[in-house]
Amino acid sequence: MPELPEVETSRRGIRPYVLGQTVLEVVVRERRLRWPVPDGLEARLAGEPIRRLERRAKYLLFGTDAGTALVHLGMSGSLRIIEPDEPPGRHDHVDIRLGNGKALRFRDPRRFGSLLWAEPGELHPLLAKLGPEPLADGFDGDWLWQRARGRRVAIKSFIMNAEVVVGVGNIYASEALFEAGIHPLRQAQRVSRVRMQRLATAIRDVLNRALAAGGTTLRDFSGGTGEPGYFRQQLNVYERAGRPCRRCGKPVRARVIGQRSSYYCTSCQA
DNA sequence: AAATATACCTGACTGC
DNA sequence: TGCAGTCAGGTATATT
Repeated sequence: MPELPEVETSRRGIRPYVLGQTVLEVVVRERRLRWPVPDGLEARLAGEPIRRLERRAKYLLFGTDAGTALVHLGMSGSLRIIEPDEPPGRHDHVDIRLGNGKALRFRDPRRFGSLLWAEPGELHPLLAKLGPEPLADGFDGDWLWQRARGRRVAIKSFIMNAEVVVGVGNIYASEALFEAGIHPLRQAQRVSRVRMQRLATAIRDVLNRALAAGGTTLRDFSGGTGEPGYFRQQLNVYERAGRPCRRCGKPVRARVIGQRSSYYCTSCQA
């Protein structure tokens, strides 16, 4: 499922085909995504050169002079560069035909993704309250520690909260906590400053390593030109319930925290 | 204010 | 083999 490394991998994969290209046509076959695709988006985007392709949290931002198209992949979404005559499958909801003869195709079987629009100079409401990028300046253990004052939520739920830090989804939350040696159920306010620093470092390290591997392919993720991500082989706890901890050998434990499946080692994480 | 539940959706899997 | 039921997951929003 697309978390930050997968979204960034998609961005890097499609960037050479998309940047600077003029949008010839936008075809929306299914408007019922997480939110309805706004009426008129096709007309706004058509004819515009794509001047920027950026990522904020797990949103991809296609910047034009007429405004910005926002794409979120939800949990089953993917973007691919295709030949425009490739017949669309059942879940291929949007095609963006480009001046170079290619097309960008958005597929999303579960339709938790979205395609939205922001006017020039407008910060889309969905981006307004987002916390810092974990791989940029402004994110560190002190930030986490400050934000955790008075918070009794499980530390795992806390770092998955996009107002605290963006891009940390279910897989990397478990992995980062394992790496930092912190029990996922520990109350956020009870994680010491020093351990928050370890956690911030672990989050950055895990995301960077996943990025280097092209993301994690659990089921069907691919990075824009079709190749899967290889980080799955490096997962220490995620989806490894009952199998030996790679560090101490004790069976990895699974349980639900905040309605999300969670994995950890009871002896390496306290 | 914080914590928890709910909604959206369908492919993949489980159990009968 | 088929079918019904369950689960997964990102995240905004409603409810407690």
